[in-house]
Amino acid sequence: MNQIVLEILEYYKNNKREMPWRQTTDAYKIWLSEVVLQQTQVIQGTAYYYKFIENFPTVAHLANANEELVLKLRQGLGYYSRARNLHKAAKIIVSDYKGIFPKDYKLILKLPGIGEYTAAAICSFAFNQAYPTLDGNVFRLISRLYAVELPINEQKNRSFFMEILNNLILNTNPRLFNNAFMELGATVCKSQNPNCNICPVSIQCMALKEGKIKIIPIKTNKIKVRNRYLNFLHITYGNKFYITKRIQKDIWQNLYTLPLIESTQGIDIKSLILMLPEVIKNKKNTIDLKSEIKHLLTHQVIFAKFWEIKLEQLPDFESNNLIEVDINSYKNFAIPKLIDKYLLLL
DNA sequence: AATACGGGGTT
DNA sequence: AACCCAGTATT
Repeated sequence: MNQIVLEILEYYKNNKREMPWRQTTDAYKIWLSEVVLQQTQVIQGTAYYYKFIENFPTVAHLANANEELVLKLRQGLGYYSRARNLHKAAKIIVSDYKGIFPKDYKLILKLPGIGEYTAAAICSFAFNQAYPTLDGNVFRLISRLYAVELPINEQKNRSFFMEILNNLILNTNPRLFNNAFMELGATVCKSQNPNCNICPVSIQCMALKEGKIKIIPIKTNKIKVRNRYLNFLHITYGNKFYITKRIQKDIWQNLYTLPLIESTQGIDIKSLILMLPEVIKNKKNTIDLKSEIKHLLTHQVIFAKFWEIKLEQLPDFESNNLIEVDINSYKNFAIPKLIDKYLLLL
């Protein structure tokens, strides 16, 4: 076995963090943990992992659940399509595999929401198969160890890293190997301020030797961020207010929000009144700007204004797909963090 | 190949 | 403000 691998495995044995999903080889639970942890730090995902295994102890429980509940349990974590894909995959596992998680990499990879990383994670952690988990941590670790200056975000370079890993993982315990490599990347070979002084393979690290720790890994793409101006209508009638399900292909698909008017810039109350639907353009209604919240997403900066509209009489909302709720009942619906922030102010 | 998809954390 | 996180699906 490669000396680098030996050192990393040894370091892991002595320094690993305890994590709940490391206590099990149940493919279903491994899968839940991986879906929760995609693009998410362990500290942020852990509570959601517990929520999912408690509400859905088996894949059949998940398959039989209402999608609304699956989304609700993911509320606040983001990437809500992952909850929908998780639910879809559970149904497939029950219908096509009799509720028994498939063991074959290619079959696992076909399931919605499972890509190359997650399929490898399930194969190795649950079944101890030799599929390297090439996540952000491992990309960074390998590129530094071997001073690889290929952009890690370009698909065509993936095979270069996989070839290295497929050789390193030979004759090791795959479960241990993947845990050890990801752990070292997450805790020592960090993106910023890596802890090279305590790194078990700093002597072998080419990037360190060549003074390239700060420039490796290389990433080429710059993400584009756009501004959006969202006007949320907090329409009240007595102690009731109204929410609506977002069905369009956009952020927060299938979650519930206050009814919303998007504008091309931030607008004042006069402009808002002009944009209001006829049913609430009653002069007896009072309208006030209650809150402004700037909400940051990866690709969007949302400038949200929350307008309270107090209705004097109950209009006919039948055709507007509005759902009447109160300060308690809205909590049964999955709502985005931004809306939750506002409603918690009430 | 490039972009969208949430939200939180660090520097 | 820039970058990253146990990435995947869509365009």
